[in-house]
Amino acid sequence: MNNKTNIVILGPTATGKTRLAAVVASKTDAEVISADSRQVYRGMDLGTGKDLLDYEVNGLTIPSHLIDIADAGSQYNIFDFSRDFYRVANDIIARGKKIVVCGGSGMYIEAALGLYKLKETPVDEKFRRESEKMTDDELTQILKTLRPLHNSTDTTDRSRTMRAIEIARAAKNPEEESISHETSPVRVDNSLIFGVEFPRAEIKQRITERLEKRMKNGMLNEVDLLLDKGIKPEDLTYYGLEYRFITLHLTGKLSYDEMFSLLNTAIHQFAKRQMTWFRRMERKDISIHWLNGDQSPEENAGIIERLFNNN
RNA sequence: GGUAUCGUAGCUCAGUCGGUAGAGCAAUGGACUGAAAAUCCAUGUGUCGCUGGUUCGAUCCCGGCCGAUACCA
Repeated sequence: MNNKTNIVILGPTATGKTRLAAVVASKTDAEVISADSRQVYRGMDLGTGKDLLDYEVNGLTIPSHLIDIADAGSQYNIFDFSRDFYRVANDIIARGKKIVVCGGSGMYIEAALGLYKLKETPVDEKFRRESEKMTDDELTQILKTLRPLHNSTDTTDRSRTMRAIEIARAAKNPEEESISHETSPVRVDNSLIFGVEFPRAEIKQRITERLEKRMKNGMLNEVDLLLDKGIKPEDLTYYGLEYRFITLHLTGKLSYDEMFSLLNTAIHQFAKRQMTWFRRMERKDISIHWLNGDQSPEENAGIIERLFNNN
């Protein structure tokens, strides 16, 4: 009885996850931890879909975590997220509250569930010095001996290749402690996992409508502000679809209409990749209770609350 | 109204000196452990505008019709 003490809400973009999570949290005496790789950045609000008003339920603001915790321009990653997530989750538990994890970054959700072993890996100065005279090819060969290459981002950027080597070497060293599922307060076995579902065509329509709304609400302006702050256009393209395409428009590489339609398509494709990830989780025997997105957040929150209290 | 060009995949277009067709994009499925809204892999798709004719055989050649565009009136 009551062996599930945490709730996870996932789903593709534009399905109303945030509002649902907030309503669920208000009914279960919980706080929300965001598992969103983009909403961690300050100053990136419209483009990452930070709907802060969604956290207000019945006049109260539901506490939310891991939003606005990094500077735009800095680089946050899966290790940072694991570390921060465990800290915040343990803190919430210590205060006697429940946890609602909410997000669309499949990899971050799996990290939150403690499915990865990620180890604190300092920069290896000695290796950095030695590698100065190595060619890119030699570095790639070293990485290959340590682990299979995931994709071209491993090797197209020399500094990333070096970092990947350091991490792969550290991972092979069993002595050092790692952040792993042993230390994760939120796990598959103690969580109820829900997904918000819409037919694909409906998700696309929602994405397009939301994009129109965001453009009207000043998203060009938001990107302009970031550029004004001195973030380089080529860096800004790494911070998500909106930033990538709008920067291309603001720097004159795309007309407004081209930008809109390319961006719209890119978000559609992103939603598809998110669904692929969630199906993969299910294939790995992680059970996801799918909720009909057409139902109101209150209705779906009721379903979640009932399952949560009766498990 | 006349002349010219065009009409091929969801879109933009290529092509077949006559033997029923192919690229890019889109779409769909998949992979994924330190940039993950990243990155990468795989897979279709068609009354070749309609209708007659020539031909063993027409998407391709010829006629007519319809539609689009440009120019001329």
